[in-house]
Amino acid sequence: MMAIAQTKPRTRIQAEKRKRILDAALDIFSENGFRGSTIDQIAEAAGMSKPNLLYYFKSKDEIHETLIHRLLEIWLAPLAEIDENGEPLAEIAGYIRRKIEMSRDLPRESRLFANEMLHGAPRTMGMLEGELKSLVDEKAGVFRRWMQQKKIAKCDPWHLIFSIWATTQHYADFDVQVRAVLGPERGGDGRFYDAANFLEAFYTRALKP
Amino acid sequence: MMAIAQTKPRTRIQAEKRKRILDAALDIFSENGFRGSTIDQIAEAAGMSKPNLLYYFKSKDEIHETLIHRLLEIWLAPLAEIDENGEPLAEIAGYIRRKIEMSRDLPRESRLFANEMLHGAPRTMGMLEGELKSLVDEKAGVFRRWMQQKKIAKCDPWHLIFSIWATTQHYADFDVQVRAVLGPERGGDGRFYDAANFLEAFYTRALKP
DNA sequence: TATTTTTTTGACCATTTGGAAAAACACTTG
DNA sequence: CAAGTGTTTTTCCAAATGGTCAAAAAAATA
Repeated sequence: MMAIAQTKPRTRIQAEKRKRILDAALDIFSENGFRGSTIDQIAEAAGMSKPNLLYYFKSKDEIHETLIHRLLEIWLAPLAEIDENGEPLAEIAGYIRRKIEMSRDLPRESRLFANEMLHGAPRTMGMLEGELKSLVDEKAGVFRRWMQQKKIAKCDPWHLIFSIWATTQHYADFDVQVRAVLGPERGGDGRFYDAANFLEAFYTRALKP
Repeated sequence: MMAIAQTKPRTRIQAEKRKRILDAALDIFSENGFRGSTIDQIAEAAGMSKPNLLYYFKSKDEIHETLIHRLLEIWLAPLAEIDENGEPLAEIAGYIRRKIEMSRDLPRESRLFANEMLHGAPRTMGMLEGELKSLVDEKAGVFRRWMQQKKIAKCDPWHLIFSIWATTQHYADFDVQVRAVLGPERGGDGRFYDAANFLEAFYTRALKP
């Protein structure tokens, strides 16, 4: 009788429908931005009526919030995997590869994140200054020690990380531009493969001690 | 008696007000996206009433379109300046510097552009596949010849250009994230200077023949 | 100063949109 | 089957928003 809202799903139908809604919302939000998306669009994409959707999430904001929260976990994972005891250049190449794969396989998530940052991260600020900063500081420390041990060339570790984020996410966030510039032949599915090759070679050259 | 709309400004007042409107609109659009911005917001930021604003631009779309058109010219300029007869590494370093300066001095323009790309470039497609692609192809040719002449290291010229776009624009588009991660001390005004230094050194190392 | 042209305002409107309420329906379980 | 619980639909609403229009006010011009 009462709305379900943000409580944990209790029934099979709740789990299913909430999932379908979130998936549809990811489509719509990542394509049109938060204000550019309507509940009706999301509901239609999820194959249900608006009031029905609002039975599972009590507001547009709540859908978005849920999406953003999940996103942040996905976002942090690849960086966390960098292993101080691994071979430095291989660790960095692996990180780049994982990030390019994310651009290829999760472009909607990437764009949702980009949108959030672009508009000042109103719902993400806390986490940026908290978990994200901590993790980046930690990994920057790893890079710095690698540099001191002459395992990789010396440079600013924070900006190094920024550059990896930027170059890899570019292929999801600016996908239209990339495809337009590469043209029909080179802009096909192979573009991620080409990008990964370019970036791996490029970073290897730049960071070789 | 008639609305002014897209005709060229005829009076002093028209030139002034249109300018004020475009400046305000750049603020609002770059911060909230197209659908996230209202004519009222823009009008208020421009210090006039909504109907008054609509006397100078006949619709929200027209303001946006005007802004986007100007943007594209600004956007192409720095790349066009790369000179095939210059010293390759210095030319590339100069391009990076100009792009970083744009992120520092024209962040609103950068974000407006990013927003447009993120949402599929509905109003820019033609120009991406036309002018932009042509210019990039041309400069990719320059890079390729430099590589053949062993003046810079061999790599994919298109992806090289993408990487420069990505790394430099990142400091405008993801400004919140950059500042949050760098923290209060390192995230101050010096961040663009640090970024420029990092990128210049990085690209020089990677491209040194 | 009188007249014409440009600019500004105030009132208004149609549509879209986020969301509420309650009745109708479906499913499970005693 | 009856009764409760969970789900869906129908109807509705208030606020926000893009945009219009005619009249008033200001400028420019004769």
